Parts: sequence; C-alpha cells; structure tokens
Amino acid sequence: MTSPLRVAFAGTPKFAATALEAIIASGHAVPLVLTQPDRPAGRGMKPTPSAVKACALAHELGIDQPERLHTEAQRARLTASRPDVLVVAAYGLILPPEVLALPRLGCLNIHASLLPRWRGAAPIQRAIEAGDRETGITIMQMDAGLDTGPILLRRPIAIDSGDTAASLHDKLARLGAEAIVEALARLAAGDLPAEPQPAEGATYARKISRAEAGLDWRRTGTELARAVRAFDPYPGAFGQIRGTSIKLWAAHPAAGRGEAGTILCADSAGVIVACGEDALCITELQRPGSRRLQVAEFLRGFALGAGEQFTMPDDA
RNA sequence: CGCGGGGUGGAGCAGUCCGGUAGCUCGUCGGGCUCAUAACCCGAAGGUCGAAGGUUCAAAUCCUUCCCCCGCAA
Repeated sequence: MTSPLRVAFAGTPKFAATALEAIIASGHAVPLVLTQPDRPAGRGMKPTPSAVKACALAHELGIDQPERLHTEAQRARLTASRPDVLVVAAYGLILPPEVLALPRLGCLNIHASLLPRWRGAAPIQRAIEAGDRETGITIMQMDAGLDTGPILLRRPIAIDSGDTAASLHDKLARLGAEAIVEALARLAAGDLPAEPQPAEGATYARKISRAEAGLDWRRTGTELARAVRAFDPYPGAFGQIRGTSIKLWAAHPAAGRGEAGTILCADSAGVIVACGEDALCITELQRPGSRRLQVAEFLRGFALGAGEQFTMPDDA
C-alpha cells in the first residue's frame, strides 16, 4: 500500500460492517467508528448493538454513537480523531456540512446502486422490484444532496433472476467492500478522479414500507414475482386468505387466467394464483407463528384448494 | 417487564377451551397391480405429546417454572 490513511468510518448494518472489516484488513488506521445508538430490537425489544458496533468492538476500535451530528459537542470525538477521510455506508444519519468539510479528503459513500439510478434508502430492493438486470456499487464523494455527489468508482454486477434482496445484498456488500478498499488506495495515491453525476437517469429508491408488501393481485404476475424477491427477507411479501395472512417467500410468473387473487391450482409444484395479468406460482410460504415452508409441506398443514381467493390486504 | 403465535412418530399439522387407550396428510419399509411411474391397492415400523415439578383415580389436555422456534414491532 502507498501510505495508510486515517479512515474514520460511519455505518450501521451488516452491509456497512462488511466494508469496515475490509478497510481494517487493508491496513488503514481506523481511529473512530460512528454508528447508530443501540436500538431496541429483536424479541423483548432489548437495546441491541449494530453490526458495525460489534465489528468495532471486536477490533477494539474507538466507537461513538451520537444521536445526531448537529452540534459541536456531538462531533467532538470525530473532530478529535483527525481523519483524512470519512467513509460512510448505510449510516442512517444526515451528515451536516460541518461534517462533510471536516476530513481533509472529504467523505466517501458506499452506495448500493449504479448512481444516479436509485439514490436513497432502498436501492437494492428497488432495483429488483423494477426488474433491473444490472445494478452495482458506486463510491462517491458526498455532498449536501441525497446521494448526489461526484462519482469516484463504479462496479456493476448482474441481477440474477433468482436473486432476492437478501442474496443481492450479500453480493453487493462484498463488492462494496472491495470497491472502497480500491478507492481508498487510489485516494491515498492521489489517483481518484471525480466525475459529476449525470442528470439523466436519476431515480429515487424510497424506503420500503410494510404496507406495500401486501400484494395487490390486480398487478401482473411478473411484477408480483419481483416484489416477492425484493421484499425477501424484509418485510416479506404477503397475501390475505381465510382471514389470516400468509407470507410468500418464493414465486415465479406462470401462465394462467382468472379473477385476480383466485387460486387456480395448488399442489406440490406450487400454488398458482391468478393475477391482473398472467399468474403467480408460489413455491415457498409461511403462516403466522410458523417457519418458511416449501409448498408441499405447507399444503399438508394448510390445504389450499383451487377456487379459494386471496383478498386484498387492508392497507393500514 | 413491549405485544402475540408455536414446540405432538422422519416432514407438515389436528387434538388442548369441556382431562379418560394418540389421529390426519406425506415420507420410510414390505407386498401387490402395471410395459412403466413421483400413480393406484394392501400391510408394517416408527411418538418419554419441548423439559422439570405440581393437581388428579387418570394429564398432550389444568397449574407453576424453565428451554427452544416464529410473527409483530425496529
């Protein structure tokens, strides 16, 4: 390596932790790790440290968990750590201009899409939902806008027809880790040109809400199959039948026709449901209190039959 | 004390409210039928009903404690 940098890191979930591991392994000094305060999570709602915090603890790095970064007191530890650069990945806090200007080399963001497409909170899910064939990682220089800064590095990756948000997340986390390590090396060497984002092709990946995971059977089978993949593992696409909600974990488009939501056929090959256009063949599902089950096993305990009807979720 | 569901032969479930010889679908094994089969017919094996304690003549079922899994919520 040319010359190690002082790399402060800000991130929260596993996607960010993967990058942090790689940065540590690449030999840079990491004087401080910022992550969200421990949040109530899991059964029992106990305050739980983030994946990034767990990683930082394991490597005995300095940790700070400010609620926000708007006051000087909140930024004190970051300032004192005198970073050359701040790497930000899924941190979950807005960085005020004072923070963006603080490191000598600015703030770098690892974003899980090929910017300017899918700026915002849920780029992985939105790419799958939209049926994109390709996505990737963008390393960019952060500015005041939301994922609008100049592009430093882009790494594309194919979206497989079997990819779920979970599988694509893992691929992108690895790719993001490689990309940030390369970007830091080139930054240290002074060989990392920045290019403004094109105005053309910008889209916004708004946060996934629980309500949209309730499937509207009037949509097409293709769209619904994508939604199932995009919402796996969170929040899980679901349908409503016999007064209970059933989560759908695997499905593909199929041929078929009927009133939207009607089950056309249910056997060990799948539950085929008529959609607004074509049909959806469901192959893995889960009922409340139970686990994900392959369709054959699911049907043994919950015998769905042709003619039954999935109703629209009552959007809360 | 955040709310809720569940642990029953190898798999998925019913039975639990109103205690009284453990049941269904599938799988497994054996046999039959068939050119043949994941199909069909006949038969069999396989369960300390999550754990411990309590109540009772009798507990999968009622009471107490504990362990594990899942959903909501983030």
